[in-house]
Amino acid sequence: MNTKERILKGSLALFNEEGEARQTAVDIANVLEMSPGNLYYHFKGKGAIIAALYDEFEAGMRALLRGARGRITSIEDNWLYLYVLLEDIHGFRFFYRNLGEILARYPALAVRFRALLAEQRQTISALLGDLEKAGVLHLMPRMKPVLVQQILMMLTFWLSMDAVTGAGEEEASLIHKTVFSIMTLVIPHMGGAGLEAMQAISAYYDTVMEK
Amino acid sequence: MNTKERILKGSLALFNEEGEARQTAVDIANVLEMSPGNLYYHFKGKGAIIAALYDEFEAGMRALLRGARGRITSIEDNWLYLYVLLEDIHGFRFFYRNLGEILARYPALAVRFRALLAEQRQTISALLGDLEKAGVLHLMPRMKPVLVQQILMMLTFWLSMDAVTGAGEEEASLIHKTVFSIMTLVIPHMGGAGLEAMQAISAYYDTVMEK
DNA sequence: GTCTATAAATGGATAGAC
DNA sequence: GTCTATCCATTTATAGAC
Repeated sequence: MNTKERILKGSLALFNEEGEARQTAVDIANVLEMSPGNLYYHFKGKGAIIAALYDEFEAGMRALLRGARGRITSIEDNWLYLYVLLEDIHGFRFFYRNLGEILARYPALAVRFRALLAEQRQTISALLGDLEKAGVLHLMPRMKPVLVQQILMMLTFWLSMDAVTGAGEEEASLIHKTVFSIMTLVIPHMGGAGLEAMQAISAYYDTVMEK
Repeated sequence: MNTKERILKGSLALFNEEGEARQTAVDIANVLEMSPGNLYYHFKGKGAIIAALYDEFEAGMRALLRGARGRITSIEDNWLYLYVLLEDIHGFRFFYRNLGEILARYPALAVRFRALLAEQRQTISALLGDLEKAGVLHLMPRMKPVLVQQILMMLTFWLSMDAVTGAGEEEASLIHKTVFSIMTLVIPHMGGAGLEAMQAISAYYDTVMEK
C-alpha cells in the first residue's frame, strides 16, 4: 500500500472515530507515524484529504444508486437494498455527522453533494413507483414527494441523530433500527401487504435485536 | 438595553445569519461596534455566549412543552402547536444547523440537550396518546415508538436538511412545508379522519404556498 | 465599562537537508 | 519520499490606560 492510500485509509478511520472537526493535519500525521511535512507532500492539507475521501464515497454511492434501477421489485428487495445503502453511508459517517459544517467549509463539495442528493431522490422515487406499479403501494395524490423527502431525510440524518442522542450504538444494531424506521415510513401506505411486511420485519427485527 | 443583552442579541443574529462555526469573538465585537476587550469583559468568550443563548432556548422550549400537556386534543390543535414549536426552533437555527459540532465542543450542553430531547420525546408520545384516546389515531402494536422517533428526528433536523440542500428557503414557507411533512407522518395511521385532515391541510397548504 | 495594545496558543504551510 | 525546523496566519485571551 503506498503512502497516499495509507493517508486516506488512516484519515478515514481517524475522522470516523474521533470526529473530523477536531483533527488537524498534524494529528493525522501523528496517527500515521509520519511527519507533517510528508503529509503535506502528498496532500495539500486536510481539505484535499477530505475531497479525496468524498470522491471515493460519491463513486460508491452512485454505483449503488445506478445498480438499483429496475432490479428491486419486492418489499424484501427494498428492505435488503436499504441495508446496503446504510452500510455504505456508515463507512463515511464522519462526513454525515458533520454535514453542514463540512459543506460550508468546502463549497465545491456542497455542489456535488446536492447533485448526489438529487440522484438519491430520483432513485427513491423510482423505487416507490415500482412498488406502486406492482400494486403493493397506494399513495394518495400529494403524498409521494413528501414521502420521498421523509425517506431522504432519514437517510441523510440517521447518523447525526445517533450522534446527538449520544447513544453511540453499535453499527449493526443502529442500521437495523434505521432500516426498520425507514420501512415504517412506507408500510402505512401499503394496506394489507403492509401489515404482512410489518409482521415479517418485526419478527426478523426481534431475532436480530436479541442477539 | 444593557451591554450583556446587546451581545446576546447581536450574537444570535450573527450566528443565525452567518453560521456559528465561522464567527470569532472578534467578529462578534465588530458587528456590535465594540472592542474585543469589552466583549471579554462581559463573557469569557464565544463558549460563554453560546451557553447563555442555549439557556434562553431551553427555557422557552421547556415552557412550550409543558404548556402542551392535556390542552391539545384535536388534529387542528396539533397542527397549530407544531407551528409554534417550529418557530421557536427557527429562532435558534444556528444551533440546530450545527448540532453535532456544537454539542461535541461543549459537552455540558450535550448533556442538557439530551435531556431536552427526552422531554420532547415524552411530549410527542403523550400527544399521540391523546389522539389515540380520542379515537382518531390507530397505531399498530410496535408503531408508536418508531413514529415518535420519526417525528423527533424531523423536528431536530429539518433546518439541517434545508441548509444542506441549499434551498435557503424563506422562513414561513419552510415552516409550512415542515409542518405538512410532519403531519404526513401521522396521517396514514388515522384512517378516515386522516383522509379528511389530509385534504384540509392540503387545501390550506395550497393557499399559503400560492401567496 | 470600555478601549488599545499585545501576549499566548493553535493550526496551516513551506524550505531545505537527507 | 521523508524528516526537521521554522514561519505565517488566525484566534483567544489578558493587562493596563482612560
